[in-house]
Amino acid sequence: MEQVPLDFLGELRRTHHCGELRAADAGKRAIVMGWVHRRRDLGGVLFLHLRDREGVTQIVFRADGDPAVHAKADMLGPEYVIAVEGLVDLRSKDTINPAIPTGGVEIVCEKLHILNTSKTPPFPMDENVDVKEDARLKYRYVDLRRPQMQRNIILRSKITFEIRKVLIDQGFLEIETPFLGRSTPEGARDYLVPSRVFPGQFYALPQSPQIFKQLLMVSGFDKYFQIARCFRDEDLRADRQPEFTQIDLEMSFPQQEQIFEVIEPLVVAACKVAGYAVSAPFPRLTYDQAMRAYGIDKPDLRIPQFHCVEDLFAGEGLTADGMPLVVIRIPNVGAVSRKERDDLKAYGQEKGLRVFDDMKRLERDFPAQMAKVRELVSAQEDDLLLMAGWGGELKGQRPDYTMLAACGQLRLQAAQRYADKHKAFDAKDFRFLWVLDFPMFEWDEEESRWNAAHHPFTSVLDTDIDKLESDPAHCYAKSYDLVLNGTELGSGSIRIHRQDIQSKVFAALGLSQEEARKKFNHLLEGLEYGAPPHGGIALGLDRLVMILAGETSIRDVIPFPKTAKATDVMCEAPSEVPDKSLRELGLSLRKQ
RNA sequence: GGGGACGUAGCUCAGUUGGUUAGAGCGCCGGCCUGUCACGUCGGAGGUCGCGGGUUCGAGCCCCGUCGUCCCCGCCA
Repeated sequence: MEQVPLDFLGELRRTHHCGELRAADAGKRAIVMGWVHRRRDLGGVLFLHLRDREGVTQIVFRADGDPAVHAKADMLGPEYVIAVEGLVDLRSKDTINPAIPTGGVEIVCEKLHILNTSKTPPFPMDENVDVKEDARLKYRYVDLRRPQMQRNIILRSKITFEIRKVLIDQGFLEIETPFLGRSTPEGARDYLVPSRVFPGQFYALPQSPQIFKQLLMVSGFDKYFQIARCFRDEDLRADRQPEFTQIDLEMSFPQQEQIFEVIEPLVVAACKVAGYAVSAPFPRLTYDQAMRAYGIDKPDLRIPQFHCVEDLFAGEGLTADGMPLVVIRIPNVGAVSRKERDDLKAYGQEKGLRVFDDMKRLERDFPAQMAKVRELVSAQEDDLLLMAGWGGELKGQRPDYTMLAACGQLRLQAAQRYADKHKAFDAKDFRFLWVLDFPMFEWDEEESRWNAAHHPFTSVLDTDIDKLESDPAHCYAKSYDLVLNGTELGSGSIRIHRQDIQSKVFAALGLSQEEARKKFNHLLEGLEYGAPPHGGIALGLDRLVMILAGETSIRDVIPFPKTAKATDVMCEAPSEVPDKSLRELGLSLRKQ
């Protein structure tokens, strides 16, 4: 690279950004600064597109201009950082560029300041090249300059701001809670931080601010929120990062309905920022309804529900006694080959289902029932119909849910397989949904005991309190998930604020008072000092922005994300540390 | 922990049955060009085929191992 003389910024001030100038500005003097986006050197005349966050403006170096300036412009390379002083000039009619908002004007360069050079970028700035993710992440600061990431990160900022506005307007206080806390035994693996002052002891990074926000309710702050970073040391997915951001909130004296009344306008506002109109209130389904209609607790409403039709076929032995018989309809699939039906049947069988793929035979054997089935699911000519019942032994504490879940997977599998045909997965069709009244407990096969499905501080439905010990399998909780297009956006609950009910729940979990104290002492003590009824919710900000940005990975809405192995390929973290650091912490490494 | 896909020039990719000197487009460098806007045009440079081992007369291609990236299951109260 030849030596390029660099200029100081000095007192030079920007007058306009690169997306700003219009025909009405013609004749003004302007100073713009940014990156050399593209260079078109026609010999005598040279054009630049200068780019900043706001857009692109054309700079022209004319043949009759200052030869020294022209010579300097000859030295410019891609992504050089420059400042340009000149006169805003109207473009002649035949040279207007309708593709960019500033296309009616250009700046005739009088003074060129080269503020910095740049190596040739490792990949193009254009959006139309799908660069592989390793390269993007290694040079993330360059990748973030590209239009896709600029759009996404800016959208994220706007959404975050809007959320703050909505919550502050509703009387919420933004309060921070610690990153360095106590390791909790339940839930995901903690990220641990060794203590220097107490060798052998560790802080844990929060998996969520759950306990702190409940304590803030005990403290009388009434309405709390936080855009909170959370950490979980579990394996990653396209929608899961080891550190992620929650919109976390908690209210005192709420009904479940009040939480919805806070969240719905918040989500509607976020959608509006992204340019989408969504109307509230959102539909609601209980967990039980969701399972019986979709076989999943986060149904994608863009695909039709299935129907339980065991009543129509009573006594025909199509499914185990008392178990559902499900009809799945996928619209607009058209003709389905024998092999395709076999594939779906095999998929169902893997999940324990007996799939009745031969619909013609069912029509022949059960004409009256099948007519009713068609009517019930509003089957059209081109629709794919599948019927399934349980094909194996009854397993678990809630075999009906196990079977419905398998049908739910079959429904999704079929929908995904024919997604191109039915075109139901429109990324801009936002179907929000509340799912309510989750089961209180989940059976842990390995440990042979009940676990809290949400967390152990979740209230049980008032009507189920007496069943806590006698019938935990049928206890439902005052908990709720916000679901969008098959993605769980957030979940929350009305918490337990009374010691007597908390004891019953611990008992149902097989936890003695002493054990409970050991695990959650500060919360339990806090609840004894005048805890108001309270409840809240946490929404995944990354997932919300991801969907609104039309992305399929949250990495594309996080500036500096981790890879699937939880590494940062840009700064090469995690890394080894000097022995001195380990000694200070009282740590030594075990040979593998 | 398990399953799958991928790894060739700076980027995106092609590379036939294992065969001689590994290609293309974009980008980059140099020349020419006074209205381009994904400028055009002529020329040029650029390769540890992820890494290690094996089979073979011969490996980008086959085999074994390993590393990395992505997707899914488990996991994520």
